[in-house]
Amino acid sequence: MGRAPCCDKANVKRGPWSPEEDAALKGYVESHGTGGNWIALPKKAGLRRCGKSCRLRWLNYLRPDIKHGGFTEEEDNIICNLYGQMGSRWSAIASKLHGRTDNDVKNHWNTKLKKKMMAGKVSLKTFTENGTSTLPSTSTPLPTPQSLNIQNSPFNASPNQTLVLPILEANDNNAFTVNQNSIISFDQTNHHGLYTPQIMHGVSRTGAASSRINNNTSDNNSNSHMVSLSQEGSSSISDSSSIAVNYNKCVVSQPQQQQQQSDESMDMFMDFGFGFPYDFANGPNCHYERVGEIFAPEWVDFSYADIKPH
DNA sequence: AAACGCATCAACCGCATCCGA
DNA sequence: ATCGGATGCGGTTGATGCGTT
Repeated sequence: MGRAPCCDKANVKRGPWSPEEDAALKGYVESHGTGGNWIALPKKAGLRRCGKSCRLRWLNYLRPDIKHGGFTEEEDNIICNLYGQMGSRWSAIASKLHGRTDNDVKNHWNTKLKKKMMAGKVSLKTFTENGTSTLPSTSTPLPTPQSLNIQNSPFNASPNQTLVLPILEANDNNAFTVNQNSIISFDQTNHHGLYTPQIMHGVSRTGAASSRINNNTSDNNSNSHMVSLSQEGSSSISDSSSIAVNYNKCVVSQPQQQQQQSDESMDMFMDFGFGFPYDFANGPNCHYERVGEIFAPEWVDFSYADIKPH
């Protein structure tokens, strides 16, 4: 037995709202409020509509200060930035934009921004290049990240070497964590086929250290990488939400305790939240730069990688 | 002018979460 | 602590309009 319907579907009107219905709902809510009960509201307002439909109509169209269409570039950037940080939490994103509804933001993303992003016309920035973060700081001190030494050229891959990347990751509380085993997204701003990595979501392997850090510290700031996604040849990309990457071509040394884990697969699973999948099964080359006490990926070369839809 | 395809967006659906009894 | 109704939310659908052929 299924869930009881929220209203008698046989006796409620569906489909587009007429101006008369809009006026009735608007007039009732403006003079009486919602009464904290949308289910009972349509009857009181003289409407043959489901309460959920009334709520949606009010929230998305009739309530005051609603803006429709005509998203500004600034709004586009805010949406893209927040999407990069929190994914498809449309109501949370809409709450940061005055007069915009979750439905509007969602539609705008799905019809315009996603395509703009794919075409490389919009950037995702979770951190600015000068190190300031768009996220609030925490007072938790920054633990010393694990030092890494690059022993060989990044292109002299050794299958016995394990990639360990201390990477900043924002959590739900807008605090940061150092995740020792995560990789991020990529930027194609400067080089064809070369991507600047930036951690968005990562999957920690067994035993991965994770600590909260203070994003105001200088080391942390210097670890901040711009995230932007610019993908040429997007015709080979279709909808999905994850990426598999094999990093066994990357060359970075590791501390002893991490060596013991090195028989584990180096495949990492990344959720970019952009809704399209890349299968980098062949593995990228990557280059690291020293940033304070840690090495961070500077760019990753996917130019030869096998990119295909799932 | 008609047919077709695509883009847009309002509205719906069902699940998750909240909250009061 | 549990249950059930109300609400919130994100994914999806379908009507409509517009551009192209």
